Amino acid sequence: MKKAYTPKSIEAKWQKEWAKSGVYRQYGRKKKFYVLDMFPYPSGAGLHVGHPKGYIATDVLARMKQLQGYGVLHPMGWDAFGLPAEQFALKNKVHPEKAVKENIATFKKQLGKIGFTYDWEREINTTDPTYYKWTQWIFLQLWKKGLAYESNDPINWCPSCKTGLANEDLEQGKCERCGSIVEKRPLRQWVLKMTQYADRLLSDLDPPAGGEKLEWSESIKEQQRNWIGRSVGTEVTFCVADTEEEIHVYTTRVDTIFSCTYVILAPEHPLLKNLESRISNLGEVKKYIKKTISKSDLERTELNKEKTGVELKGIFVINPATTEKIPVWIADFVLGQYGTGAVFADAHDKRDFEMAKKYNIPLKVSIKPQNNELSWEKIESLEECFEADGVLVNSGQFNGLTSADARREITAWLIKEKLGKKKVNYKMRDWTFSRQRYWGEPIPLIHCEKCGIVAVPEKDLPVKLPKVKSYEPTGTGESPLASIASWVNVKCPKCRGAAKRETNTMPQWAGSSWYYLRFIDPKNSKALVDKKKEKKMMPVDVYVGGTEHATRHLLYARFWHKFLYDIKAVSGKEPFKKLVNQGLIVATDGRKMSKRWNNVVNPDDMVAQFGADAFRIYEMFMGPFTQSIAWNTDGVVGSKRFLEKVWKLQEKVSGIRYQVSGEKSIENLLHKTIKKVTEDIENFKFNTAISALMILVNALEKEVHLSRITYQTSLLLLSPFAPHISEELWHMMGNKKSIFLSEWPKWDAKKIVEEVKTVVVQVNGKVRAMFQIATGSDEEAVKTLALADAKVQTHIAGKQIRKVIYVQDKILNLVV
RNA sequence: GCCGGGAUGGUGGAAUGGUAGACACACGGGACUCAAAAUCCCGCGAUAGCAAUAUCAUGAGAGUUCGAGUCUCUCUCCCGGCACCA
Repeated sequence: MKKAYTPKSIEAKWQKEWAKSGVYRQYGRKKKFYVLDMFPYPSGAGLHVGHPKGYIATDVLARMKQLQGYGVLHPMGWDAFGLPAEQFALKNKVHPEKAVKENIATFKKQLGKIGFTYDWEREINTTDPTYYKWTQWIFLQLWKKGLAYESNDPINWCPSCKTGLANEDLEQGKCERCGSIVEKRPLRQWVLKMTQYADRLLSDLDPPAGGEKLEWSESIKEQQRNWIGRSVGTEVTFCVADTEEEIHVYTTRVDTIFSCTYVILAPEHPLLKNLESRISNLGEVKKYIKKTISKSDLERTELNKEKTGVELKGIFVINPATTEKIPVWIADFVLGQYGTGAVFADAHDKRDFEMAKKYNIPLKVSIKPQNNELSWEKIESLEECFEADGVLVNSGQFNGLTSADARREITAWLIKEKLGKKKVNYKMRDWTFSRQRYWGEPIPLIHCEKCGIVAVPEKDLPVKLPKVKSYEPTGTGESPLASIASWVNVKCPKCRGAAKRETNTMPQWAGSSWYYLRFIDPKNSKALVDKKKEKKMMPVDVYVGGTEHATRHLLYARFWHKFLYDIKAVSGKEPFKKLVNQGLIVATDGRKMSKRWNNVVNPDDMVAQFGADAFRIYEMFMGPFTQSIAWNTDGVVGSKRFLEKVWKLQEKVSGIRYQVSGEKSIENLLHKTIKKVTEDIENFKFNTAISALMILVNALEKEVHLSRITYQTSLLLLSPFAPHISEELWHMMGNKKSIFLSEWPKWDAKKIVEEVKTVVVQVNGKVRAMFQIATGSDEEAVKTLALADAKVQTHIAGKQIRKVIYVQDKILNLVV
């Protein structure tokens, strides 16, 4: 009696059985392997077929590693704080806590159908007070070390989300979440001193020889490098004529200093206040400042915008190189937050050049091109702006030096004259950490009139998020928590006097900046993580997720991890050893899957129609893992057919070790497949691993009988991809224990060697014949064979063989 | 503008400098069937040819090489990131 392949019943049965037996919890094993997915934010929309792609990949890897004898940690949890959860709740008129609970249930149900190895006993949720207790604890440690500070500087404010945002939360001047243009708004806020870690965040991407290399894609590393934006330059002092004041200017092009004819300050430069009394056109200047400061960064940095500025009449500074008195301007293209908020302007910078032309500010040149690619006449006559490195002219004692040499020499000279110093600058800013919204971790600080800012004692953590009637954002710069008097008013932990709680909450990224540690020790209420467990499991061996987190989550998590390393809470400097970024699955129409476009494919439907195993195989077979590919439901039938074939093969299994007629070739193919599949899974080349399995199965299908070992080995190779059918067939073969407690097959190098190889004969690089030859045949033997071939003869007839190239077991090329 | 990635049949894609198109989808033909589905077999880059076969063909153009999808240079287009950062 033949039993049909019925994925539905088989999958349900094994999912239940695996959960019951806890087959994945092999943490006692000596070798560990920690494979992690970027945990999802449980949105109301549920999963679409794009989400599981990464989860399936880690699952395949986790299953193979378990079979290879590792104790595998492969957990899952929920990143459930933050704006989207709150907005979903507001829109649907439910409390975020309830919405999150429901959404998690939906997600979990959907994931459950796909058959993952997740250890649900380690499930975590960033909104659980037992979890965010430790998020708050980390914040307190940062605060105690002076790495969290209160600031009143203008910050990015999203008028639609009604909250402050970090620089990382912007996308070309717009809110990453809702697309609104972000305003500048002065607001009291908490900021984390991420810039203090800038250098280490940069250098640990590529540690010097000996350091553990981060196996991340070059593109993600490059994005982080660009974001950190380290530059090495010189800070030059310009004395303000007739005063004690100094203007410090940062430049990477100190070689152009002799051509500096004016200095430009950012409109928010602090020195302006001190100089006010000396500015003769103060009204005009104030008007300009007012106009630019209210502008959003987007407007201010708009591309190709004409440069504007105002001269500070009556103010002059001394160019330290030329000792000339030069004018000072303010202009909105000079950014207050970068460098010193002041630049020296010269003819070798396009922006300065344009501005000078517009306002008739004098210019002069001091750099000459080294080769003649540009006309020196045009540069010298100020017709063209020359920005590149060259040779110095009109630069006194430094004439004749190359730009690179001059930067070194001039900086040395400025240092000697006490008019400058070497300076390293970063584009990255400190992390604006407070949000004026409800759905986040409360910042565990208390404001006391007498004692100032006081930390909530650790024993009182967590500071629980109170229930509140209205959690709508206020838009006043205060979070909705501020309106709950009973929560806000507390006693100062120090003096027991009246005090108020901090009402800002933490950003969405807080909880995800350390969650990988919690999975190691999810129930710990005494410490962030048990040190022994941490040392054993960290770092995460393989971390899989989308590229959109390159400069947000991945930067924040590295920053927190380094801090935790510094306070000796963790044992390593980097949290994620290997990072793999999956490509997006887009809809058939090429767009992102979204309710908005009505092009969402639900994995539940795919599982119902084809089974979880076929769905898993298809997602891995679609194309290269890191590449973005369009979904095509038609393609899933191929995976289903493949599994049907595997199912039918059981009828061919006999007790013979290797089937007689094809003994050698089947054994050879099997071992080649073991090698290919093992290596491909390790390298995330799942599509070619499955292709290899298909080739194997197609070959096995042609056999009359199959040995048990051949079939069982094939099932093992298939099991990471299609766990349910593999487990079912494994048991049908009479095995009592789970296939996942078995052992991953090893290939025998001797059995991969083929006795016969195909050698291609080319004449002048074109294929003319092919022979089967014994492996290792020498050139003479192959040449003799080739020359005897009729086809080859017609192509060399009447010509002389000038050269013969022979590649062992591969190719013979006759050049005539 | 800068940085990174890419372009191969009708489609998704494969290919340590060595037979381009593996594996699959779609399509066409056939077998089975009263019929259909499922399944199985055959074909499937283009052009010429009954065929054997020949020529062309990996975005465009050049180069290196006995031999290039793969290496080098120039260009076009697509995707992603950064961008008045001094």
